[in-house]
Amino acid sequence: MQRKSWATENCPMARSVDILGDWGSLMILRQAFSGTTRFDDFQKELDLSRNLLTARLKKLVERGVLERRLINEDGRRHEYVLTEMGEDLLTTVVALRQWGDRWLFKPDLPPVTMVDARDGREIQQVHIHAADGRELTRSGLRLRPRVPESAS
Amino acid sequence: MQRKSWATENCPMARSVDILGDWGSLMILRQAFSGTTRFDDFQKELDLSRNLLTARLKKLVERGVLERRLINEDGRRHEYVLTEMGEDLLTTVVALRQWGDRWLFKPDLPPVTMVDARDGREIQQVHIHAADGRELTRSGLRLRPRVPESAS
DNA sequence: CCGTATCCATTCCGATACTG
DNA sequence: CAGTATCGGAATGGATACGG
Repeated sequence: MQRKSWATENCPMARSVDILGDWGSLMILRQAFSGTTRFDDFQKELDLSRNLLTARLKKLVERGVLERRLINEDGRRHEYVLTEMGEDLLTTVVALRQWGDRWLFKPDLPPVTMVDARDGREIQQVHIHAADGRELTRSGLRLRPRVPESAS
Repeated sequence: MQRKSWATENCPMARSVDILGDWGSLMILRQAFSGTTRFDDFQKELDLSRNLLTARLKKLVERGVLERRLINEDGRRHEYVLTEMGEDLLTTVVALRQWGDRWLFKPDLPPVTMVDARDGREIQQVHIHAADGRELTRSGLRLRPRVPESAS
């Protein structure tokens, strides 16, 4: 166990990173979101060793992000599909993608854009919203502990 | 070089993960967003080895996410502050946090909530928006290559 | 098509000790 | 306070070969 105890401690970020922080996991998710479901397809598209892919898929299934389903009764075909929990990672994946687009490809153009399926226009940035719908930036955010130490 | 070539290839996700995917990097970012700037503060709050912290901070500075600044002229005090590029990771960090809250702490309560600084109410989920402001889910998204193979 | 098993070089990372 | 240097055990991950 290299990773420190806080890996699974009382922090949502830490727990999330513990699941997705493995090298390759997010790539698998990206592929899953673009429709890949089969082991060999993941393997070819991502060009990672079968070993690693096995481990990553297993972990993602164990943690509930992907579901492994049997396709063919007589065959041994399986497919890996996003669970509801997995689908819910869309905002994270898109946010990361967008950040990469903006800062890592500047001034290049990213190879792929994400568009609205309805009108074909590029999607806007992922935003954080207040309860009243107002858009928030960092200064508009505040952390509040669940259990105040004094009487805050 | 363990990581495959696609680490720095033509994919924004891959490039992003290459910067943030190191174990601990996102934790450092989280701390940075909550106001930590000093080496020893990071070290105590995250409880990771000075070695690792040095490496992570260096990498984040090199990649342009953090900036290292001298505080005191005669002393050797430094501070690490988020660059604009780093600040722009807020949505990603929040999205990841929220996902952890929703799926990894259920039915527990997360230890900390994020609230609107103005009215103290909890923030809403991070959303993806279309050009017309409409909220999008996975089915409403489509990937479009920059270089169409045929004539799209 | 979908993995598993074994091997082995490389890397990671905490512990510890040491500088300015 | 803010690192750097060195060490050693543990984990990583690709290559390869094998099985259902």
